[in-house]
Amino acid sequence: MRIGEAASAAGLTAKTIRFYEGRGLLPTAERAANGYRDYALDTVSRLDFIRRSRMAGLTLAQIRDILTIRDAGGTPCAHVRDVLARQLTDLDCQIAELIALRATVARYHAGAEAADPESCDPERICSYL
Amino acid sequence: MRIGEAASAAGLTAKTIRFYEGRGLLPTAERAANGYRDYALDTVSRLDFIRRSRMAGLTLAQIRDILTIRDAGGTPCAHVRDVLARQLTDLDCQIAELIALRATVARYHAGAEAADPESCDPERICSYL
DNA sequence: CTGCACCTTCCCCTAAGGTGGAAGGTCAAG
DNA sequence: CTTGACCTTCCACCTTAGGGGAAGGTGCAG
Repeated sequence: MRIGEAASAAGLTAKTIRFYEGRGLLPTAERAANGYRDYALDTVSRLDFIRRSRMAGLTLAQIRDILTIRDAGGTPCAHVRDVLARQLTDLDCQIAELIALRATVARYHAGAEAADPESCDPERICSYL
Repeated sequence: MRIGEAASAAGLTAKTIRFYEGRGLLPTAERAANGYRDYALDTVSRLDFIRRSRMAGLTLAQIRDILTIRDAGGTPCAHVRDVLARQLTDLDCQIAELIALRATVARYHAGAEAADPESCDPERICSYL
């Protein structure tokens, strides 16, 4: 199948597939006589795997590492477990940071709601920040 | 004061101050006879304001807008209130997305923890994703 | 023959907030 | 006179995941 078919089968664009190839997520594609990339059917499931992994928030580099293990004949299970565990702690960290930031902003906002615009100190740029 | 002094007084680098000037967060600096930027004392409090606003998650463009209102002689209070309100809803949105993502990853991870590496399906790249 | 849809490579662009380095000017101390 | 610490401008680069579009090749239908 040609790149456009593979792309629409996987819900991506041809551009994205070439980009993934450049990033090492897809092996160098076979070429037809005219130079067009020629993909086997299982490329679509590989692209699906990439799409699912992206939705889990994995970076292309993390996905590439998993695929590399698979391509080398290994079972990436243990590695995937580690990646997912790290992803969980990363997410917890990001969520905690955002919640702390939200609290700060909420405090500023409450101050801004309560204050009288007339009492604005001309010496400060804005008393609420 | 020269740019290096202003930078260390505000806890920034000289590079960053020039960058802020380029982005319109600082007025075009006065120049000494030798061409060096020459800052008044209140520049430090302006830089402090920028730093505080950055810590509240405001973008440089948002901060620039607030400063522009102030520089035009206005009181940015009302605008700041709007910006903070929008920032709050943005943060809530981001937090909700991250929590949903975390749930997805947690599900995958639980599956990966429970599974037997030997039962790995060689046809799939990884059954956990 | 001409269109049209598809493919190829190549390079530039995006958002955000800076950082790094090159080439050169300025000034005080030793 | 030289060294070193400043300063100047300008240009390039970093992160991530692609998108836009040029210039040109391929293949089928009308």
